[in-house]
Amino acid sequence: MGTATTRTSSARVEARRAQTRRDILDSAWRLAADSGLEALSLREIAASLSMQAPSLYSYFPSKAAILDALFIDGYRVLDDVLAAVDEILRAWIGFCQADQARYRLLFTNAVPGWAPSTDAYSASLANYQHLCTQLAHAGVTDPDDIDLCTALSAGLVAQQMANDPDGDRWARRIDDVVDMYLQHTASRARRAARLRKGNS
Amino acid sequence: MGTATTRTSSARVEARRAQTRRDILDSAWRLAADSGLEALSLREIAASLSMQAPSLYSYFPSKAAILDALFIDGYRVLDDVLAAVDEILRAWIGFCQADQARYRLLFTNAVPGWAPSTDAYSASLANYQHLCTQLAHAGVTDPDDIDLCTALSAGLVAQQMANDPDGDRWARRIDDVVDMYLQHTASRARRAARLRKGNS
DNA sequence: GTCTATAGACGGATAGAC
DNA sequence: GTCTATCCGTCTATAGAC
Repeated sequence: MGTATTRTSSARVEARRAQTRRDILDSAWRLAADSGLEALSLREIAASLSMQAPSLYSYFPSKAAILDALFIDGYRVLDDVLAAVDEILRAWIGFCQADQARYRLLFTNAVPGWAPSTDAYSASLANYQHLCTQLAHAGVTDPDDIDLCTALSAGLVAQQMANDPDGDRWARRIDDVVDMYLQHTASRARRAARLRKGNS
Repeated sequence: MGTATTRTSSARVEARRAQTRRDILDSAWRLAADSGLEALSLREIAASLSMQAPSLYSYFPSKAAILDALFIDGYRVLDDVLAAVDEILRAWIGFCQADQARYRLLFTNAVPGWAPSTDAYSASLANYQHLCTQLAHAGVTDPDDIDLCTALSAGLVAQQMANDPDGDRWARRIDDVVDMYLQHTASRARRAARLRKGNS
């Protein structure tokens, strides 16, 4: 029937439109990364796709709408990354709070005259490796940044366990801390990239 | 002598020029804080001083020169603040590393069955108050931000003492951590200010 | 030193032909 | 849908009168 044909055709057209919208956003991300967000102009976006600026208005009603779409894009990725790192920290603090004795054995030098054997210590190293893998997924690979993460985690846990063992005075700030940490590592990575670019 | 008069006069003129330059920069800071750095325009700066835009060219050769002067301004303040907070953290880690036993007594629950008396504990509270005062000088007053600071410090010290007691693997990252921390608290403060403004 | 007037570039957005 | 042509705004910066 004609109706069916029309429906199929409009679905195809719709998919094509969606793809072009995606292309516009991808180009915009690339241009913003290259030349800065301020330099992002409709003419530039259009040119990078071999289009003319007014044609973009077939896909987005305004430049603000494009920026809105980019904004939503960005938060989708951020949410994923934050969830992953948050999860580790939250799980860790929960683990510590669940059993004070266990916490003290594993993470503080609480037993006089005792230190873990090489074998025992390797268990904690495996845990450390696991953390490194998770951090790599969040884009953190610099050894200095990993040290910073362990310090941050250790600090949160220590303060929580020492001053508010059954509450959440520090634990409730995990989101905030992860946000701070990732923002910092990302800006360090950007600085490093700029230096590499400048020296080449 | 005429020479002396001329010299005095030109010194006075020079002082007047310097003051106007200062006024321009102060107005620029205020406008940038109010309306955003991107919205900073020569017309706006001039208007805020009841001048016309071209007159600014008598004091600065270009807009870039004004931004340069602001940049230098900003770093002078930043350096002062960083030095103050850095100093505390650095001194604290040095204090801990100087005497392992003292560190363990003061900052870890290292002695089984013992906890400080109320009197003894008040000594540590005084130290905490001192930290709060110093943080206030750096613009940090939010209780949550203070908790974050103690967690950061405790984490750095704990990692340093546990894993590299005689080295500086974590201590050498103090600058970086203070930078991260102050940037984070400042951006939280900005967000809060924006909310207050939006709701009023 | 300060002004008016304006050059010259670039931005977003719209009209209308095809 | 895509184009050309164009409007209108804002910006930095300069020329030249006073």
